[in-house]
Amino acid sequence: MKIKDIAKIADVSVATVSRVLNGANNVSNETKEKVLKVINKYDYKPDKIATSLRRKRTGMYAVIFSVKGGRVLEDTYSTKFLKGVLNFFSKKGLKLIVDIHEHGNILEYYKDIIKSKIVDGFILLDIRKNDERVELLNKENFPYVVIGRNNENNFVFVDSDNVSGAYMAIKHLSQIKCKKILYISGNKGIPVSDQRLVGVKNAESDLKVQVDVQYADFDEQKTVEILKSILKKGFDYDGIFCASDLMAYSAMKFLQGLDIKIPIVGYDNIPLSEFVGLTTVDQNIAKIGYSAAQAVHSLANNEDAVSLVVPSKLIKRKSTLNFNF
DNA sequence: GCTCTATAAACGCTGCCTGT
DNA sequence: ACAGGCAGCGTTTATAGAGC
Repeated sequence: MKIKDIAKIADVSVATVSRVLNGANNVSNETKEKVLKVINKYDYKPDKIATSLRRKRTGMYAVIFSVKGGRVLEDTYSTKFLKGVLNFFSKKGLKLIVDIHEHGNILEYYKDIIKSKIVDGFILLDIRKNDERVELLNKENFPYVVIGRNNENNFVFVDSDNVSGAYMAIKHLSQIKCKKILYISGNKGIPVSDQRLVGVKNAESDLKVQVDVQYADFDEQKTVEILKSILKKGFDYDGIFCASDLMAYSAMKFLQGLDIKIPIVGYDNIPLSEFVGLTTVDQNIAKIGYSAAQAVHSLANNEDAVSLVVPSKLIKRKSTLNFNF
């Protein structure tokens, strides 16, 4: 069953059926009803391939995860994010391609997708400084939205407010009378870490607390190693802030094993943090995903899209309660 | 007859143009 | 304002024609 058949049965032109299908306003209610009746009777669905051919758009978008030795799609950050993205796309009848780039040249991989036109746009994850994907997509004038920011920001982005998120964490520790705080950061030099460090530093000077920074690359084992080496020299911190919940959890377990009681704040609000009672910063990942999907869809349809910073929220739990020294 | 190349038609749909 | 006609989207497949 195709549009031509519907037109014939409904006794209208093919163009009229197309107008009805696409909700054009220049069709009389009478004609619209007549056409819809036939469409419903035969359960007609427009051919997506033909529509794409004509519109030069597929209604599909892509999110590409990269494998860089770490975990991919095994964390709740990814699933919460994808849920937000899909929430928007499914509402609009659009489709999402989720892929993992593992081998070969990343630019060739993106070029291939751009040239073959299988998607209308990208949502970029793990943005780097001077990211080569950005350069390529700008050159090709291909629609995309970035999750996060970098040193250039010559693109539309949706980012979590890492600066205020980190600030809130330190502020909370300061409010429970911590004076000397250990901040265990993620990878040095990547945008997320830079932004959180800004928040930490702002809080440090505003709130008159001391914060020492160590880098553990978002790695649980490295977090423990750092604690071990500090303990050797004498541990005099009265609060710990970690750049992820997993890091915070491993720090918590390790110090508990040594019978050291100290307030700890994590980041991300993964389900584990609720389970173990970890105070943490919630980034509202689902909203970030939803907004990014909305923005890339606008761009693909030649509409404007504005960048957005989504506020974070501190979730207080028992890892920082009852510590009023 | 066979192989190779050039051209046309086909796929289903939508947007522009035209007519009432 | 409403509705019909038709080009054209990009690629594959069919057909015609040329050369051997």
